[in-house]
This record gives sequence, structure tokens and C-alpha cells, in this order.
Amino acid sequence: MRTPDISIEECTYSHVLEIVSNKWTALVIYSLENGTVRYGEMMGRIKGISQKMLTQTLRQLERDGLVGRKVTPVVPPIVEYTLTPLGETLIPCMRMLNVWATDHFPHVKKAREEYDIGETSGTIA
Amino acid sequence: MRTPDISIEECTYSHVLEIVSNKWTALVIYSLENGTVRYGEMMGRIKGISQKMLTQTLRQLERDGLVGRKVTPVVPPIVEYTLTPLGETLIPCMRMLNVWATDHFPHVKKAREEYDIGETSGTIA
DNA sequence: CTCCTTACGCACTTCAAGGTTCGTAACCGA
DNA sequence: TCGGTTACGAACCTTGAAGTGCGTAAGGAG
Repeated sequence: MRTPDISIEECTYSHVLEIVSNKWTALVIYSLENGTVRYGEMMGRIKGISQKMLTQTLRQLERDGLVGRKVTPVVPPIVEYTLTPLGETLIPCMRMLNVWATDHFPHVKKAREEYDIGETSGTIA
Repeated sequence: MRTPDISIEECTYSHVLEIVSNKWTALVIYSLENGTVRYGEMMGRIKGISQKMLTQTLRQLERDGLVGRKVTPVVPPIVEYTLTPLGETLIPCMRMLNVWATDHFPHVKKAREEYDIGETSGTIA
């Protein structure tokens, strides 16, 4: 009764996750942090991403207004991507998560290992 | 050549997402923000969650060392969950994302609508 | 005339997250 | 004896995210 019910729809936090929780989104934003990058160059920078996933991720970010897309209709084509001002506002948030991870992720890893040990051996005795 | 390649493994940011990007994780953490909560009470607070998903989410958070679990073996059983100190360190991060969402999500929504209009009608002409 | 390039789109497949339902221990009150 | 309670576990199904591979335009180099 004290605290009201929580739902996903009214939780703004969940909305942010919708935007940035995709597998490659963070890496794409990172690669744009220092300015405009061409499609092909991004492919080279982000290890392991496929053409399809890069395109798909960029389309989504473009749709959300976080990155801008500039096409130069020459042959072969030149397509350049840049963070929009809106997109740049995400950087501090991501940095904060980054700091948290650097500070606390080892702790999490340790907790996991201990938990898993307790799971496998502890239940027997 | 200027910036080195980025990969998911070395991106700490991606590790945090592993932890908190699950659908219900944020809501569960929120519900624990003001202190210890029993299992059944959480069910009532988090709208739409099923028993399975609540248990599953709590197990994961417990494994990651973010929430503590205390069982009182009476009948019917009493199980209480609490944020650990480590779990509490996540709150500021989540708040920041929350602020970002409140400030910028309307902008994102607008961008989406405009993009979708351009998609459906613009290509024809 | 043919191949090479860039930046895609499209079709197909795989896999894991999430959701639904049912069963369970153990005691207490009626 | 029997239903009610709490906090689960296990089996099953669905859906969507992610991965793989192929096709393509348009012109310039050879």
C-alpha cells in the first residue's frame, strides 16, 4: 500500500533499454563518438559485426534520431554516419554505466562464481 | 587506424547490459529500493509479472550478488529479498537513465514518427 | 565486355528470452 | 480429512533478436 504498483509501460527506464539494449547499439555509438564515420569503416572497427546487423542497427538509431545519415550519390556510393546532438546526450549515460562496470563488475563475477559453486556442491551435502 | 577496433568482449558497457537489460530486472530492483520485500508482495507490486519470471529474475540478481535472499523456514514459507550494497550502487545509474528518458524520450518518439512518415509516403514520390 | 567497388535489401535459419500451465512441500485451521 | 497458504521447480510453447548467405545498382578501370 505504501509504494504504488510499478508497470513496464510507465517505467521510463524500460524505454531507454528498448533503445540501447540491442547487442550492437552501444558499439556503434562508441564508434561515432569521435565524429563522422563511413559505413565500410565502421565494419572494420567493430569486431564481429555483420553487414546486416550494422545496417539494421544504424537504421534503428537513425529512426530514433540518434544518428544522422548522409548519402553522397557517387559510384561507388559514400554513406556517412554522425551522432546527432540527441545522440550525444547518451554518451554521458553510457560512460556512467561504463564506470560502474569497471568498478563493480569484478565483484559481480566473483559473486557468480561463488553462487555457482554453492549450487553444484552445496545442495548435495 | 586512429581509434582501435572495438569488440563486445572488451566493452564493459555490454557487460552491464547483460545484467540489467532483462525485461523485469529494473522493476525488481526498483521495488527493492525502499528495503526488504517478500516474494508475494513483489508479485503484487510489479504489474504483469508472472511467478516464473519473478523467481527467475530474482535468481539472476541473487547470482550476480545484487540482491540478498533470506528464507524463514516456517509453513507457509517466508522469503525476503533485499538489495545488497553492491545492488544499491546500481541505483544512481538507473536514475540517470531515468532522467535521460524523461528528458529525451519525447524527442525520440517524435523522431520515430517523422521517420516512419518519410518511410511510407516519401518513397512513393 | 567484364570485373570491381560500396552499401545495402531480402530470404532463410537458429537460438534464447519470455510466457503459460501444472505440480509440489509442509503445516494449520476447520 | 481436506482445502488453503507461500514460494517455488519443471515442461512446454511462442516470438523475436540475431546470424548467414545471396543478390543488386551504377559506373570506372582494365
